[in-house]
Amino acid sequence: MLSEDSKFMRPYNPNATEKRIYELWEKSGYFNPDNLPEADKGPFTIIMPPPNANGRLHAGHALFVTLEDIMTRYKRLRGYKALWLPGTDHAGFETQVVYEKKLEKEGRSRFNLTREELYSEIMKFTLDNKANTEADLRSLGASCDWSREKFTLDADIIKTVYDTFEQMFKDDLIYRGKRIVNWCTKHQTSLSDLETITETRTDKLYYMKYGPFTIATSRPETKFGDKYVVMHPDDPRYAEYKDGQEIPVDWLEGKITATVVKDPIIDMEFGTGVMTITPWHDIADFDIAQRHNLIGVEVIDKNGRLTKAAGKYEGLKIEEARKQVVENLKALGLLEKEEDYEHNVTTCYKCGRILEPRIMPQWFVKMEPLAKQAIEVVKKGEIKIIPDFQEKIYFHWLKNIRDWNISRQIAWGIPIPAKICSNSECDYGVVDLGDKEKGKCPKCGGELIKDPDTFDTWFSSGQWPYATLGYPDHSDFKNFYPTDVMETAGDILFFWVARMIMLGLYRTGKIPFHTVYLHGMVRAGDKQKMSKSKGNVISPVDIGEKYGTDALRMALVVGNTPGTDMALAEDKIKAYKLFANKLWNVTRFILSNADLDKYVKDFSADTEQDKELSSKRDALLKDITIDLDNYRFHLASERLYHYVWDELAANILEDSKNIFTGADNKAKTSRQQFLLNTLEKILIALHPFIPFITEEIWQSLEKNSLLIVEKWPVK
RNA sequence: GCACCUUUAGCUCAGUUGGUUAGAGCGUACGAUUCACAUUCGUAAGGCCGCAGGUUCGAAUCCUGCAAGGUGCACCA
Repeated sequence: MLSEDSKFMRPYNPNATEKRIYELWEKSGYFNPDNLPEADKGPFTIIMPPPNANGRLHAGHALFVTLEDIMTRYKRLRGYKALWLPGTDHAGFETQVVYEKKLEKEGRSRFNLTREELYSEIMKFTLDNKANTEADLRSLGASCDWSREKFTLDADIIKTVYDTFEQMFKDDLIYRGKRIVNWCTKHQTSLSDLETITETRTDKLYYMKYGPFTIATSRPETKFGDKYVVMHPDDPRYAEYKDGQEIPVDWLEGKITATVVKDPIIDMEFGTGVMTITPWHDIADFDIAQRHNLIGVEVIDKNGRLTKAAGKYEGLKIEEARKQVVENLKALGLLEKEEDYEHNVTTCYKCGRILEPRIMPQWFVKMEPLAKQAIEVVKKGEIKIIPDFQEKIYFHWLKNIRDWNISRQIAWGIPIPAKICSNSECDYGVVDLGDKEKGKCPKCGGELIKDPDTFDTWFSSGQWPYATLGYPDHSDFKNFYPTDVMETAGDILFFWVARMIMLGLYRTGKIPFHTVYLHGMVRAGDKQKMSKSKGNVISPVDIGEKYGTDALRMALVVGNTPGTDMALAEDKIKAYKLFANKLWNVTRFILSNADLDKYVKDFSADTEQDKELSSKRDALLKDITIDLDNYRFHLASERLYHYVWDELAANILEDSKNIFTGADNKAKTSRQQFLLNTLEKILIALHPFIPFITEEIWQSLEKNSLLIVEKWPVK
């Protein structure tokens, strides 16, 4: 029944198997839904969140690959035209930061390179990594359609992004405005509100004499351009001062004139109830200045040094300037007191430096009208977010959304197709796809120049679902859009998912997907964040080689509920390697005791006992199907695990030994058929989770078919 | 400050709409094993299901409050 040289006489060897099996699938063409002729249940589409092509895949990637592959394989087995469209992301700022670190290590600096040189170096770097990413995806078993693979810098993607930009400009949803933005002095670019981290710090609060007032500030070094004192209109302490009144003040640089501004935003309880404002360098102050049409002065430049406005402090770095200013205030008798206080500072999410807010003309997306629609579709249930508590977070963010700065002053990205005024004080800008806009700025008469900036990478990836499918004319767009599931990390709900919904609705008039499945973070076994410096990183490719990719996939999915972080310990992976081993030996036992040549496909049990076992098994398969339809992968996988181990191996096989050594031939035949039948059905059900070993076993059962396109055992 | 999440065995977590004695993996202890198993099998110990109320015939599950840990958002100088 099973010859001595059968592969089942040796332990399962994933390394010798996986690559061969993947090639078998890829050669079959079944990753491409166009080659699934018998699929009669319509399309099922997942657009892959494109990994950043700036390094190897990490454990988090392995999780998304596993989940999306499970969904795709399941739907394929169920008879859908399953499309999983892969891609990679140039990842603008992210990649530029990675590359700058690399340059630093080599003792070079991006500021010694021209933009063009930098761009082409990063392009080479990205393309190399893109090839690595593709190889890693294959090794994880991703059954995605490589013939439709996209890169965020493909010409057709850029074309779509440009068309959207132009359309939004025409529709007054994109404008160029001189507004305060988050500026990173290290990376020399502005950042969106999402690309910042607020940190609580304890700093000094300085109380200073300012004419008849005492003002409190944590940033005395910015108090140069300020010629305004702001107080609450209802504050009785300052009732004698009228809005707009001019008051002489002795200050650092001598006598100045300050203007009184009354604004209800002022908290009468804080400090002295009076403050000066720095519209150029503080977001709150900027808002006040806008309301009252006040003029702001730039005090800190792009490199974080004081400007000419600071007089003798010009050129000093912020920290040093603060020290000197405080000393001089003391000397002049203007410093009343200082005290510790806790406040929040906004830092760059990449380098942790304090971001210096500054006013710059940039391109902004008007978010309110887009956000409204995006809230609506989720409220109405047209888009369902799993887990559902994430919907609350989604609503909360969208309700309080601010306009989105999409200009980045970095080389690596999609150039913004626009002409702007060369005068940095002027905020004129016009979209210009065909290089038609020439001559003078209609606003100030300055020269029109090409905008040197690039798009925030999320502006392009926010269009990923319809851009990858060839909106508006390609047949793929017509066949596969709206897509079905967007499976991605919970922490990019705002960065990406919300923007895809907004931009998808705007551009196509339809939702981009009907289900959002958000997974949590993969942490190290001790719950710590995985990081290179801690040395606790589990590399999916390495671990796959050690224990088998199937074991890794199982470890990632069992017990891992959506939206919750998981701890991935090596022991857990090891446990599922043993599971693969168990399945292998179950097969070995069955094939040693039942003759494959006598197997009848549509077998029905002949003994009461086997009938009962069959119905128990079928009930399990039914449950699994319901779990899968409801995205409960953690339960489906665990149920299968226990069926194979505790029911099939521990009970049924043990019991079969008695039957096979006994004299009841009818029972023997029935059991043999039952076992072969069960093995086949369980292999199909397990295939989405552990595709390699199941296909490898299948190849020994069914010579002329591929498990990947078998028929799901439940109707 | 506002919002959200988490709290169940030594560790990491399940527990699908409330329904018998609360489960898994790993770990621990003891035993067995030339039997499909680069092992496996058996047995055992271990839980006021964060705390306090409430709803219910019945609560780990629903409601209220509290506590601890975590995350997100926010213009208090």
